[in-house]
Amino acid sequence: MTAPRLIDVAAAAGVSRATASRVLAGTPRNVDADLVRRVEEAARRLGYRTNHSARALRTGTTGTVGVVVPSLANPYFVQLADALAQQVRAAGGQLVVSDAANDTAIEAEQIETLLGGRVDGLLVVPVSAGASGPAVRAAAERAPVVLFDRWATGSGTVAVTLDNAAAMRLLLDHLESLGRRRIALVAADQASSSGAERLAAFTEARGTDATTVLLPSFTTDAGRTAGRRIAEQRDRIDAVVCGADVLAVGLVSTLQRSAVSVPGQIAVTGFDDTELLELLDPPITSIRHPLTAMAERALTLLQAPAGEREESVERFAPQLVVRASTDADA
Amino acid sequence: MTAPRLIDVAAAAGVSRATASRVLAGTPRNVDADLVRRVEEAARRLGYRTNHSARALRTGTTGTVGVVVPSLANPYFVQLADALAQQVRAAGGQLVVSDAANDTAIEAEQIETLLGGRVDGLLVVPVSAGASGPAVRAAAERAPVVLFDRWATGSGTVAVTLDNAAAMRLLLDHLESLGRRRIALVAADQASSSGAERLAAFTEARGTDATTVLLPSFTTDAGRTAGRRIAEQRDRIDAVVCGADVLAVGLVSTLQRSAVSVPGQIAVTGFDDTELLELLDPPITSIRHPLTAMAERALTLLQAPAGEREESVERFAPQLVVRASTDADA
DNA sequence: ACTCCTTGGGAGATCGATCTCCCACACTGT
DNA sequence: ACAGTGTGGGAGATCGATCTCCCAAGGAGT
Repeated sequence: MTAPRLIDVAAAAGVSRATASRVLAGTPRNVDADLVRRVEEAARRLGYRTNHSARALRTGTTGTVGVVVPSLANPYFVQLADALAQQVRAAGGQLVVSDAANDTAIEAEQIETLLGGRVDGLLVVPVSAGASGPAVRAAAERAPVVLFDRWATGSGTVAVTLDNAAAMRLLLDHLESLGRRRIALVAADQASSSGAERLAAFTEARGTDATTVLLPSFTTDAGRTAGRRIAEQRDRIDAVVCGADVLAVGLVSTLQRSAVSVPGQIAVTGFDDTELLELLDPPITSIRHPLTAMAERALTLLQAPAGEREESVERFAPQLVVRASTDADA
Repeated sequence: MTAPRLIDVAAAAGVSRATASRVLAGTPRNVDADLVRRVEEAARRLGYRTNHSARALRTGTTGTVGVVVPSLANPYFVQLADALAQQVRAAGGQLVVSDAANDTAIEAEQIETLLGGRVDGLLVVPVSAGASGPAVRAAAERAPVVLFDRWATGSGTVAVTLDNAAAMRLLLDHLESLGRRRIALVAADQASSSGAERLAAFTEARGTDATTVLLPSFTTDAGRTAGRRIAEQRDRIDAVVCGADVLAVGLVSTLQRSAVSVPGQIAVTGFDDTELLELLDPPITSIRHPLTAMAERALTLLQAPAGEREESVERFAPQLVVRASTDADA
């Protein structure tokens, strides 16, 4: 009943532990083809699986990468985690996903837990641009850490993010090219770097007079609240840029309930290009993140020498995905 | 730069490794209060964190529970994983979530990976009632495994699930009490135990003549396909029971696009009570799973002696959540 | 035929924390 | 004062796999 160990496999194959290890761990070393076969045969017959803790202890490496996301309730982060998982798996590793429940205290706790020798490196999508910094810095001093999708000040490490300013310009240019002039912003979570950047880019482009509705959190419920406020001002607005898809979905459904036609009276855009957008009629224009390329880059940085991870921000180019919520003919 | 080890802490505190271990691992053993303080002081000062691999190797336990879900793209499974995570964390452990991408081959691979000494026990929400069996059985022979939310034949272990038949009856009774008589079923994924049970319960209650639309997968896209078919038959149907929320959401939005009023002409119900349901107008009636109680039970079983995990199915009582998609006054 | 390589393979050390003894000391009771 | 009892604390073994030597055998070159 007790699990077979390497020494059992070695005995069954009539070789030493060292040889069995060389075969099974794939150490780059010539081993006689016949012995290789005997060891593999024995391992299979006994149902041997290498003990992960023992290997990790000896090699000092776990083959696991961790990622802490603000909340899996937001489908964007599920999508993000999925992109990372694919890249990690392609490299022969495993990804462990932790949820910070949008709380920097829980986030710090999750980081601590993962760092207890469970992961080789850690990716963090920081909850807050300010408050997440210290925990990330502490982590970065003990293990490779790379920020993903958002940055945090004082983190002491590099961040791989979207170029939010460029994304906002894409959206605004698109709306303006369709003749929309009275554009409002619905955004949330100014504490996050992405929320702040999107707001800043909007304000820079449209001036401080433009209508902005700021909400406490990235939830569809917040989106509905915004929808009510926008509906009240329907005569002074002909387009709404939302800082997140979840907001856009709540907003559109509320606007429609208030008999505001989308895009007829008000065009609406999302941000993040999640599946949610396809739910509604009309489907919603959004910004697609190059998640695969970002994931690849983040993992490369994670394995790079610490010197290449100095505090800085790398920005990836966004892509506009036009759907019927802005352009009925699209 | 190299991480401090227990022996460093012991030296700094002027005690032996054994004593330092007793203090930091909290072994139930009397240690002089003054020494306790000195050890804790030293650990804090050095920034000591116990090496997880070493502890796991020595104790044979990792404090980690794994769960393999069919797909995190379905928000129900995110919710389910979250309920488990809370219970696990409350018990001082950690939950690792793996996504099987709705593929039994990937599922088997994920199970194998997690079982390589990374987890003390494994929860599986099997992709398929038939095809997932062998991989689960193999796992259950090596470590504690409990099925969750769905069962699989030949799994060799216990399953903690919802009483799907009772849930279906709740929905049908509710619809019938509102005067709906021509009730259709929209379901997907008959390969899963929950899909099969829901279909069976529906057929048993409504007979084989009732309209049923079977779809290949639990996705909102499939829900839209169903919506088109139901819309064509709008005159012969006054209610639709969906086998999953994601289906219901796609269905409702398509019905509305086809100018079918909900619940006016057709009442619609979901299944799983995810947040998605709140997105639309009207919000959708659904079935709530007692996830907390189920999670608690599953974790208890995971820690029970193997004898208590013989192949069987435990069913938990569902709860009907009435919303406006069936009863406009609700 | 002899030395020099090359290459396969084994013995033992090692990773870091915990557990199992076992010892030393203090205290009690006679 | 001495055996008996209990309690804090240390030395060394141990978990399982890998890594570092180092040795043996066989082939090549002179």
